[in-house]
Amino acid sequence: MTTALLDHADELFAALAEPNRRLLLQHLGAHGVATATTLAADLPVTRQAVAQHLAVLESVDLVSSARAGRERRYTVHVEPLTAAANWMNQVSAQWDARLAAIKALAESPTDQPRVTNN
Amino acid sequence: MTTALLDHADELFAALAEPNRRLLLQHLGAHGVATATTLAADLPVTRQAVAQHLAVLESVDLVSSARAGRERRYTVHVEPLTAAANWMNQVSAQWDARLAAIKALAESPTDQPRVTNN
DNA sequence: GCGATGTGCAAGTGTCCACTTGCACATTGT
DNA sequence: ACAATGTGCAAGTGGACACTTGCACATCGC
Repeated sequence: MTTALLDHADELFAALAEPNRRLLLQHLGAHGVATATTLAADLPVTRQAVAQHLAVLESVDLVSSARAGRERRYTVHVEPLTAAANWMNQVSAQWDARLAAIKALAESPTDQPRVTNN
Repeated sequence: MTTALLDHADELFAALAEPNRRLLLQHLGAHGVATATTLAADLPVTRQAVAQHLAVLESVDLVSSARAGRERRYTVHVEPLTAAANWMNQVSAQWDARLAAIKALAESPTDQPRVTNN
């Protein structure tokens, strides 16, 4: 249970790596619900590009969509974001524990001085 | 001050998108300090690939390096991770606020029913 | 029905990225 | 000095990605 906090971490972070996709997430978070055409008005790219970005975001469950008449409405999901945040906290915790161990050894130098290997 | 929590968000998330790079971060978090050659032993790629990955991680301040004799030792930095987590929390908060607003309007339907636009 | 608007599918293009291979340079120990 | 080990630079290759363009289909209002 150490590594598998995120099952699709690759695609999730790759999805977040795109600036336009992060913009889409922010716009969706602010508007609540929006369509591809509406969102494309606020971005310097084609509606098709926005649609493809939204498809990527949906493939990693960052958004979900539903048709309403002739338009498709998108919505944000926050669970993947919290999962990613959890992974980061895990790495940070590991590193903090290492730092604490090094500090503890430095203050009581009666033990082994080597910490770099295990 | 809404968007600029992360100055190099693109490169940061792109760096985290690579599975081998996340593995390197975890190994570094667990070992505390390690060299490219040592880390390459635990990964199915060349030492050069690991070195390039470490260079990417260092370019976004996820790790830092220092020469010690003929070897170069790498260390994790956690600040970028917390910055990224902050960005995620911001988007989540936006979305939660929208949800709360929708709920509030649904429970007191005397006001305007439209929430999607602003 | 008919035009307008919104969407979906598909192919094409330029660019970036992960990884490898090959070699030269620096440092350590005998 | 010499061999071993660790590092750094550079070029090449296959594949993925962002974005566009073009067109066909569905839905709304008249």
